[in-house]
Amino acid sequence: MYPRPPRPRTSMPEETPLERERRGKVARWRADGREPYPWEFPGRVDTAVVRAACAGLAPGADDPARSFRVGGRLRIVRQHGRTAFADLEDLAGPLQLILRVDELGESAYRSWLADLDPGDILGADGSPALSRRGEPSLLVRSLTLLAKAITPPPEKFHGLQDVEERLRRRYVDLLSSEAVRRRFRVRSLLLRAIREHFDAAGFLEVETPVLERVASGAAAQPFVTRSNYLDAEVQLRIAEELPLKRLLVGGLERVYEIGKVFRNEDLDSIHAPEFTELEAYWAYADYHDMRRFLEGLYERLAARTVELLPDDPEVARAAGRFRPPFATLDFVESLEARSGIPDILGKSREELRALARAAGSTVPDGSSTGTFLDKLFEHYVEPSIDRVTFVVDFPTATTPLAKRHRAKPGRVERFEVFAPGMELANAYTELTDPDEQEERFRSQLGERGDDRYAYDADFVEALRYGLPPTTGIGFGIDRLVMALLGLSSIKDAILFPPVRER
RNA sequence: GGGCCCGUAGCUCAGCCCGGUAGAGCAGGCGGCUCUUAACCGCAAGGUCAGGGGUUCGAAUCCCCUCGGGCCCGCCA
Repeated sequence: MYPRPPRPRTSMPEETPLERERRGKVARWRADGREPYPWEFPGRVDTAVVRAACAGLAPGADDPARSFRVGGRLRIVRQHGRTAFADLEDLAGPLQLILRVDELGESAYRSWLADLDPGDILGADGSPALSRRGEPSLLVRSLTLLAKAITPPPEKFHGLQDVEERLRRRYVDLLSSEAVRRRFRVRSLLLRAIREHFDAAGFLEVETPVLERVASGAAAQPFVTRSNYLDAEVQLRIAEELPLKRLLVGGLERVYEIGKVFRNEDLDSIHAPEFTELEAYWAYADYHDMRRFLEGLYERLAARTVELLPDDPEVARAAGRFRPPFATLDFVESLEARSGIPDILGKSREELRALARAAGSTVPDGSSTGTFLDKLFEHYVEPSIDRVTFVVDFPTATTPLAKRHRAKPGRVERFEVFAPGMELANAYTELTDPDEQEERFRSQLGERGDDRYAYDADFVEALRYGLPPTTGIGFGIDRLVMALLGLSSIKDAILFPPVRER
């Protein structure tokens, strides 16, 4: 039932001549009693400290009274006989090292230049100096090899261009591209800003199980595995919704979770089989409150993004979309207006199926009413969305976990946020009536062949204890990062996107 | 799942249409140069042309299949 997985690759690729050359250097190093992979390098400062210390020096001058130790990756060596320039790079940026026979001594100078290669991790001690051309530098007094690179880094100017290699070996992509390092650093800092926003509003960050007996809370194919403890099949979660709402029944009032969810479907530019989802549930509030809260978050993230990447016009354009005021579209009104179809809510499932077919949808005949409505919206309205837009008040059939609209019959209180080309967030006033919840689950199941949402009897039972009026939201962090940075592929927002065995 | 495109040295790329001994730059090796910024100059070396099959006197090049990747479409709240 569960075939043994293929073993990960354990054999190394054959050694290249370049690698043989570098191994020879390691061997020489060891033969001299020196350690090419030492244990520590205390007292290091980052390169920005040295660059700052160069301020005020005259071109060609150095300051022997001050001394610094730096460490990082060696990128390029420019040799000029008895002087050489080496570019060292750490997370703070690049720093030029000046190596001189006069400082290092003839034999040390020669042997260092013979043994160093681009890609090596190198430590250096020396004094701040400005080159004659005015480049902030470290005039080196001594060097320490911190890790010999056996495999050479990609070409110094073009870096790693092959998209496949960049994804398979993200570490090479990172080490050869400052822009890639910066992008993932920004993702991390944006995630921190999101946490700050929720924390400041009194939300509690919680964790709920990834392994569930039946994955629920959304419509998606689950990944299936096995638990020895339960002696049963388990599924990886496809949403966080139902466990989080149980926590509000338990009185936690405001909770959020940031974690991976798993949907066993194809990878494309806006879908990944495992992605980072944030879901938040807020008791004693409705979807209007949630919209205001989300707008505040967007405004904060837009500002933070531009602050982190001030010189990128593409980022400025993308992040600029997340400043209020935001557009609003009523689901039913906009669909009726764009399609010319009257009385959408009055249509039967069969009529909607025919309309969806006419609009080019190929979903199965047995799909639910909600699916056909989604397809119609996707066809008639979505392509025209050219800014961050709140689509509001969906037909009840599209959304089994949302509360019916207090004023619009046939609708639920729900909004989805769309950016051009993708859906960004989904929120609603939560359905809290246990009997209605049970009825909605059953009517979904009642539609022929539709198993979009697993019936979760335990969840209905939880609602019977009483869930306060509540609003909830879910959004994918990866897509939000894409939208804020103007990335066109979700793989550019994920450090290690899935790749097939080669 | 369907269509189109791509895979040549460690890296970045020519060569493919129109079949005739596999090229360059970077990196690495050897030599030169005490202020360069992708340093520069000289010399030598480096290849399973993704893999397999076919056509041909001869295939990186033309044809078929497979693998991997990209884009678009379909599927996927």
